[in-house]
Amino acid sequence: MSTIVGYKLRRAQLHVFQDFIGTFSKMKLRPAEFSVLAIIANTPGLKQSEIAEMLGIKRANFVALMDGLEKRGLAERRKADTDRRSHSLHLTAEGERFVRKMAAVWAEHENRMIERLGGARERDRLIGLLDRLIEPAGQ
Amino acid sequence: MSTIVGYKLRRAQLHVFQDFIGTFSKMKLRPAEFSVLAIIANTPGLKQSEIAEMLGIKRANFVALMDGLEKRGLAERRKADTDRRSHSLHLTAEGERFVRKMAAVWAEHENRMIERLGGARERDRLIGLLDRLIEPAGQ
DNA sequence: GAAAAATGTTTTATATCATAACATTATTGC
DNA sequence: GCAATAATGTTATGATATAAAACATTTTTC
Repeated sequence: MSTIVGYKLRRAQLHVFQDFIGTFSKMKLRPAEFSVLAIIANTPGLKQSEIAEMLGIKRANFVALMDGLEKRGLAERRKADTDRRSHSLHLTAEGERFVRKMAAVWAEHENRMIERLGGARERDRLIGLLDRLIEPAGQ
Repeated sequence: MSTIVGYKLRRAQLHVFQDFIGTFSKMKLRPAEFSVLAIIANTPGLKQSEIAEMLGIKRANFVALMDGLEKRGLAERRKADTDRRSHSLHLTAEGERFVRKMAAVWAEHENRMIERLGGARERDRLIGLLDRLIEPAGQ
């Protein structure tokens, strides 16, 4: 029905997000917060606007999200001394522990998705096809 | 990055929807409205709540959407005499013409997506994989 | 016929997303 | 060096999407 590719994409995405949200409800973590923590853990020191742009979040809307992570003691803003306008983002010690737990819980979710797809090969094929749709704006 | 399957799905879906929205901006038609018109055209006479449920729209939110289509003279509510609580939905004559135009414009969009994917075979493979993710709630 | 359920509707709350304006700091052009 | 411009984070605001609760009307159930 409907836009076929577009419609199926939307339905599948909603299903997967629903599973994701359910999986992380116990950790009180939403998808956007998950992504931000994952990026900070992977490449600490990035500026707010850099991370916001990576994720397609407007920097205005990033402020409240980061406020939340800071208030929970998971991440922190540090004044970058090379550019005192910007804040470089880092995990706290508690944030590091949280991210390790997060990765374990995430694997749970991802394995469920792979199982639904029928295996890792199918997952890879799906990722490949999705990349072709995204491609115009880079990987 | 991020949830891999979930994150890529979301990005791809946003890209495709962006193209869809751009394609239909000239017709002042949003994805949800498109889907509703497509369903009414395909199976006229369904009740509001039936169509709403098909599309995963809460029937409360369906009201304003249908109001808009009615105000534009594209679709109409008819009192079903078998059940006078419900409204069965139909296209107007203008709605029929509009849907024909809509289908042509949609093909434009869909062909662009198929081209990005690398052909109809890849499109079919993608649909097949997405169906596996949706499966739990039926096709 | 009374109790319960279905249907459409209104109202309200919440979350998401985009835009504009602003203060502070860096950069650029002269 | 200084003025104009741009970048960064922030606040405020509006638009849109989504969900939930309450209600009137009608149908179904027992």
